[in-house]
Amino acid sequence: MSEDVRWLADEERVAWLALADLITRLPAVLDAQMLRDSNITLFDYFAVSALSMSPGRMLRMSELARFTSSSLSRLSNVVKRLEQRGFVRREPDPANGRYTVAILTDAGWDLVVAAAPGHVAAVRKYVIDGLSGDQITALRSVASHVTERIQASGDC
Amino acid sequence: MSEDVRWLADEERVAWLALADLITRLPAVLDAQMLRDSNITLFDYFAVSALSMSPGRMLRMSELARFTSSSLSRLSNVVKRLEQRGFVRREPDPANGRYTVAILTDAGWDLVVAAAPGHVAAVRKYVIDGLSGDQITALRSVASHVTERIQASGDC
DNA sequence: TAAGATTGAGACCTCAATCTTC
DNA sequence: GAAGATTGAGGTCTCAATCTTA
Repeated sequence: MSEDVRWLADEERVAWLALADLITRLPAVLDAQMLRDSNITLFDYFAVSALSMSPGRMLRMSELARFTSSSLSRLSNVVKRLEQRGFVRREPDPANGRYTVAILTDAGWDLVVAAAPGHVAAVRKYVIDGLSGDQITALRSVASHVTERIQASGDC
Repeated sequence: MSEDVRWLADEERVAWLALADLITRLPAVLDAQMLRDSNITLFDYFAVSALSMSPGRMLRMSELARFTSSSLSRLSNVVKRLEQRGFVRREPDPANGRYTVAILTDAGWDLVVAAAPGHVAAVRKYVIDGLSGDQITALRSVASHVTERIQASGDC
């Protein structure tokens, strides 16, 4: 409870408030689009999309958890629901029974193919198409710096 | 289901992936810090913080919902819990009985005062202190553009 | 009737505890 | 024992329905 807090300077505070607004609203609108148009959450989409781009359209649960920056517990619940809906199936890894492999079904592939255009359009609409080339470069740089600092902190 | 989708170019895709990673992980680490150190969620903090900066340390529920970019339904649940814990109280607006005014209590004020330094330190650690002055300027610009496009879309 | 606010049901997430395989 | 994965309980969010006041 020390008094020597380094408060944010004006430019810093304005930038942070803008980012705080972004991180509360951007996920909400992208999630709403996905839910409305494809009846899956944005997180579901990230998961099946990651599977669709993997060799054999499959990943170990623990790998998929890293790709989606989620806990194994959350992912397990999500994949269970996706499996109940026929988009994914799970099998023990033949190479090592401790692992579970999540495999995208044909229906899951069709889901990704159907959902991708709307998702990309939303990303363009809310983010990309409003930015100059320089701003896109700056965005990549800033976002990477932030995620690297989160990574480095170990507070994953 | 038209085929004329404008997919993302390489630079655009990389920038978007970095931002997607940020919006999934930054809220998580900031929320974890607040929960660990002050036993409230990040959203709770945004709410009591907004009250603390308002004239009379009070706001109508509908105004507080706009400040926090939340639904009135969510806010109602959050404020109910904050009220049960003694940080906020609610009264009908004397000027117009349709409104409910959320008022920060002394305990709520103390909560904000105690929680603020840790929150600012986390924002510095994960975001601000890793960026140059130019990057902070670019961040403000990019984030503002995105939130303005969300606002303009009406898909709040 | 409409705006502001609340409530209830169902889905989801988090955390801790548990199970399984190596 | 340790890593990967799942489960159960408790808390939270969303959506729709409801209540209240103007």
